[in-house]
Amino acid sequence: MPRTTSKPNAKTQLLDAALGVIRTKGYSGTTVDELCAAAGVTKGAFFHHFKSKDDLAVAAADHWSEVTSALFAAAPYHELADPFDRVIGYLEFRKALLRGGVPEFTCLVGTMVQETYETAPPIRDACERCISSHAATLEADIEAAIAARRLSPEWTAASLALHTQAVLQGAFILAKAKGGPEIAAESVDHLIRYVRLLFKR
Amino acid sequence: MPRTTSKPNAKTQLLDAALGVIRTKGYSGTTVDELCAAAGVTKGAFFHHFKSKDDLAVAAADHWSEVTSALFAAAPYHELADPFDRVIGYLEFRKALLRGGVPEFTCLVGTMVQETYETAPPIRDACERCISSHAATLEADIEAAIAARRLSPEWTAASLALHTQAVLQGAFILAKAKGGPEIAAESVDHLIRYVRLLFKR
DNA sequence: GACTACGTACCAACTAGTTGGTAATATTGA
DNA sequence: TCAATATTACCAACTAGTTGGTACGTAGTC
Repeated sequence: MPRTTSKPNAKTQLLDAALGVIRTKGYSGTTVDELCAAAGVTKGAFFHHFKSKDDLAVAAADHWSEVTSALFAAAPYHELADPFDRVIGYLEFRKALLRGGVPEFTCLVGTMVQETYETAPPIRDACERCISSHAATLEADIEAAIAARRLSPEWTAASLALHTQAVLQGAFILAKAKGGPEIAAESVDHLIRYVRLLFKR
Repeated sequence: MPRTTSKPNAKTQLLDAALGVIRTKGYSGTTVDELCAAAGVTKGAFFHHFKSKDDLAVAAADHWSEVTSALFAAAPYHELADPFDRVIGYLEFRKALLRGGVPEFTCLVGTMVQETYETAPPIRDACERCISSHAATLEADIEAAIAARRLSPEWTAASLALHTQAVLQGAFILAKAKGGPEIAAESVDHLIRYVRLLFKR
């Protein structure tokens, strides 16, 4: 039987705590002591499970990948028959997630990669994997939508999928600067409008 | 006579150094000692001109505003007669700036606001001002383009101007994750395509 | 009785910020 | 005009607190 995702041991407590603390204070701005306090464990436990702070960051990115992919896998838009509807459904779902405080809807790996892309390649690569693998799930539906509508676009499904991630990441930055999700939702609206225009007729 | 922007004093040396160092290592990841070393001054000079590290961050955001607004004010797209052409010219100009190493074309305030939006309101506000004032310059051309083409769009010039900033900020994150400007350029291409579609006919 | 999973106590290095001083530059006053 | 004075700009050394990381002890378990 799988030994994961059960009994709240120190490791998963730390990983779950990291998602919230790092999204709130950034990676460099988060201390190991803060993570331990938020997780309710001691520093001995931290360095028993992770050999360094950077090691936890990589594990947190992977954990984020699992948490978010489970969230999206369970979302209702997958049940739509038309692949184009699934693409729009995905974007509407992303828009619906823009609720609550800013740290609650922003992206862990987008935050981390900003600070670590030059100084910590393993963290950068973990963030890149997370973003790209998530985009790949959308790319499949875009590809299917192109085929279903018999389009021959000058753009690729891969680039459009990554573009959606760029818009979302940028929307998070605006939300952080302006203190709320409203501006982010407007950017997602523009993105939805763009995708509809691309597939029009 | 103006005493600014001449003779390389410690203050401007520090502000110029901050643009590069913070974009490379993030704000929290940048130490005061590193800034001093990059600027070629001592810590005494630092705290003579800035009362804290956060104070420098605010000044750096304002400095960034001045540097970038001068860059865009001097760009050739302003000479185009048609406001729509100026909007496209702006986006093409942004795309052309995507050259060199990642720290060279990414945005200081986008990087800083990610880390400080919850912990340092003065820095967040300085970043917000920088982004919004830059977007406002584009908003004027968008508004004029709407009027010139007699459109009655369901979107506003302000939201489209901010959306362009979201796309660019998100494109920078992808560039950081993937280690180069190519993916960012593709996102700007999608944005240009979107704007053309909005103004079509 | 070995091994995993922690907790407690601790440290060396680093961090932002201070202190007390000096050189250069303005400002003043006769 | 020029010395006296004040102010600004800057430097080197220091400090109090923080940081990531370690050493070692212990409770439970197979």
